[in-house]
Amino acid sequence: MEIYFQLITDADGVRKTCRELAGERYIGFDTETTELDPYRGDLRLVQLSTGKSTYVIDVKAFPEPRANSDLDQLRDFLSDPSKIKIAHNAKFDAKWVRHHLGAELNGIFDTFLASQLIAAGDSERRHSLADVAQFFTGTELDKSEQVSDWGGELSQSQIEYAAKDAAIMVPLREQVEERLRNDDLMRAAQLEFDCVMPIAEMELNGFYLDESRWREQLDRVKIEQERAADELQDMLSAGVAQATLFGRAEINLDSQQQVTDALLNLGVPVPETTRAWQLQPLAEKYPVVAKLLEYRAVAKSLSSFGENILEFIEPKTGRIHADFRQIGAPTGRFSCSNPNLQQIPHEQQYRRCFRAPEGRTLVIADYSQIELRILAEFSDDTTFIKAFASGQDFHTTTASQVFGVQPADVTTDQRSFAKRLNFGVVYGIGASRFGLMTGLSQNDAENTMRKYFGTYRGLDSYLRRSGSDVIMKRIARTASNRMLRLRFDETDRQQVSSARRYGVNMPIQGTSADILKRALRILHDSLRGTSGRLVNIVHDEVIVECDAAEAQSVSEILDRSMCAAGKEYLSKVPVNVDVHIADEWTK
DNA sequence: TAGAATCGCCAC
DNA sequence: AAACGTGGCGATTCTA
Repeated sequence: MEIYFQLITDADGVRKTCRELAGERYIGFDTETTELDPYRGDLRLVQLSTGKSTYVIDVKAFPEPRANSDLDQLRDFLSDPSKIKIAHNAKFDAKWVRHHLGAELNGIFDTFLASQLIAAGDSERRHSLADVAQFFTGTELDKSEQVSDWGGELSQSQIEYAAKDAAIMVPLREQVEERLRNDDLMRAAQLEFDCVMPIAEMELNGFYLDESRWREQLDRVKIEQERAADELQDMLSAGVAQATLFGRAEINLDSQQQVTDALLNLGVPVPETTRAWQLQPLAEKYPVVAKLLEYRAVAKSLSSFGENILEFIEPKTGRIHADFRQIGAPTGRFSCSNPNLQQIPHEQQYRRCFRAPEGRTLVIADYSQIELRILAEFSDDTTFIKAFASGQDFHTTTASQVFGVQPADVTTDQRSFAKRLNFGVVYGIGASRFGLMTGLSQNDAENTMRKYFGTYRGLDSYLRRSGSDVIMKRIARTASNRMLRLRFDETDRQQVSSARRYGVNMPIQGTSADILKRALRILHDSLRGTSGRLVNIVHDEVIVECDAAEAQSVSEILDRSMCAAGKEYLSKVPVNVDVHIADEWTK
């Protein structure tokens, strides 16, 4: 493909570029940077393309780009939502442009996110620009310059490569959008595109972690770990000590194999796996098993939540800038890595290390029972909906309805059964699993579940209908119409039932993700002009950091934004958000 | 021996 | 495949 491009190095060039682009609605957009992390390197090139003409702006030619007025028109162009910037993984470019040019990126069409939506959970499909271009337009892309040095003198081939990447976005968008329309995915796509900037901002903001608090916590766990390891070592080697005649035989406590052997030597009837849930029942009878579980817990804390996380603190900001994948799961949920801020242990001693720096505070908001409310909405079950409308404790209300007693007379056990069923039903729990986790016999478990579904007849029929629907159509969709294609062999009963549970769960989990994503966009717009900064999200929880003096108004903004998003998707059930202000990340 | 696969466990 | 869904991650174990 021959393309026309020019290198822009002065104010005149920027003006000319913006004038040329003024009449266009869709513009291919890409950046080249010297590093992958915007805090580590420089933004070198900004490429904009009509498809026919491509403008390669050499940012290095503009001293102090953030403050350089020669780039004002470029900033205006980038933040203009009516000019659609087509980019592949726009979050990346948005971060660089935000940090190095001071421009918000609005009006995004992201071929990376679109490709994932269209793939609908097909894990075989890849989503690099080269793969996506190949898949949708059949063009081969040479990405060999991608990793070249963008810091020094640029070669003609580098500039041409940069131009090409922006130019191909224009025809690519046409193909991708056609597929989005065919699959009825435009609403989901818009939802995703609108969420890119909030997430880019969040990653730039980072989450403050108090290093000394974390180290103190670490030291405490280290001592516990050593003690537990020592005691466990003693107990395990008791069975083999006489055989070796050399006191204690050292066992690798982290090796399932060695631990299993040692347990067998001690006469412990080891189950098929040594996972906690299997070992738990044995803990009471065998102290060594209890000790093993204790050791595992602290060892896990030390390895997963130890020193390593401190290495993620960016020296320039003193904060953790994790990577959020917007479509981390095929359901639409986010995933997070480097580090995963969505799996920090719930215990106070860990959470309290994530706090607001001096003068700032955290506003923490989470949707109350959002997945169950979605299920209530989908099922249209009047009794289930009524349980929410009452405004009382949901599990207690459920228990009172299922067991036919007054809410005040609900026993602890009854509430616990109701709670576990409420959660389990979202995942498609069966009687055997329910019995296992409640300690109920198979028979009692079945009876309790019968009672539950007898009370919520609408819920029962929705789940059955939804299940047979996904098996028949092999497709599941969320409220935004996000799509998942189910792949299973219909002659394999286990595959079918697995696909059924997956397909029934996906619209619930995925609609929850839809609502969160919508909330993030509304929040992003509502927080403009305030000191509020998004710092973390955990599926149904949103954490904003703001000036302490502004906490009250920011908490109201957060509440309003999240409720508004919920109401866009749920009409029969009230949406409730719990908001609180705290200096630390605590419940 | 490096990378893949597996186990086990943290979050929602 | 714990007959309960989604992820990431660390340590061990397997494999080319």
